[in-house]
Amino acid sequence: MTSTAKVIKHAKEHCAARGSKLTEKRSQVLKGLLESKKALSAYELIDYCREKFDQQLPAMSVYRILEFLESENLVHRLELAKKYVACSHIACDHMHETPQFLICNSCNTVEEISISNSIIHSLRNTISKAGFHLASPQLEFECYCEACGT
Amino acid sequence: MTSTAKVIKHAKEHCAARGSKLTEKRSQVLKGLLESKKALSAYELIDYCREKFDQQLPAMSVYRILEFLESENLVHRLELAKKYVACSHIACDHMHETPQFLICNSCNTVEEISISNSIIHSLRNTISKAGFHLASPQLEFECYCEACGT
DNA sequence: GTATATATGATATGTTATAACATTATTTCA
DNA sequence: TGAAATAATGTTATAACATATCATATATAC
Repeated sequence: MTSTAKVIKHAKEHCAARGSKLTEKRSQVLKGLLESKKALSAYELIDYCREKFDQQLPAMSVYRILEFLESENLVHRLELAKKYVACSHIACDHMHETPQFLICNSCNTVEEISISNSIIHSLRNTISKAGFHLASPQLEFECYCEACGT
Repeated sequence: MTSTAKVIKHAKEHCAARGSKLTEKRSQVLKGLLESKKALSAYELIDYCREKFDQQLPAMSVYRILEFLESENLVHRLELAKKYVACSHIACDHMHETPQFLICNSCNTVEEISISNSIIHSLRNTISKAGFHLASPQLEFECYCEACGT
């Protein structure tokens, strides 16, 4: 059983436990994200499903499916890159913290990291001094990865 | 002389000193950003110029003008919100640090803040441990302002 | 096995952004 | 001054990301 297949199986159980279903198309979209190992846009996922599964998904469906996968915590939406990534903890059983993302500007590789509480805390303090508060604890940083350099 | 007019005058001198020109249309776009006191999209600026100056600017021109204003450090482009704001330091003479932005998700009010070096430094460290480095020192945070609450 | 709910399809349109090429305005300097 | 060069703006087309609305198909409950 491939690693992707294992994750899909796990995700299916996860959904079942929550009373929802990982349908064929939903799992195809999820596979696209798992196998690409980088952030993909909705339209890139359409291409993926067409090429890989000979399945012509309308944009609307892909957006709905992504919304579903996000609501199940299987996928994260990257606001900054306008792309989507599989949660790197799907296969873990432990509940994971709010993720932070490093997104390579050049190749869209995404690294899901965890920033120490003390940094997050100081950041929150600074922000609240200005009269604002973070909309989401999920932070995203535009970066370059090692391979892409500057 | 209104506060906006003062800033425009200052911006004009700033451009002159650098060998560029703040033309009529460029200053209209800048005025839009100064007067709205919040982040505006290129298309919102088109509307602003149409209503305020009875000037029908094509999208392409506005994008070019924004690019120009950004190259003169008069305007910042917010990647996250896909909007633009006037630099809050146009009128200052001092060189300012790299800005960080707090953007209200609801009303698009923008606060330009400065995050302490120690926080930035720890953040950079965390990021570089993951094999990435920040594409730009300009950080943007999706927030809610006091008025908008959650 | 019909009713209900869930999932997906189809069509249209909105929003942000850029490419490529054309035209107009301004500056330069022989 | 006036032709050449440069800078600014206009025009058109199109790409990429996203959502609203209404229609249809599929699964599930009772």
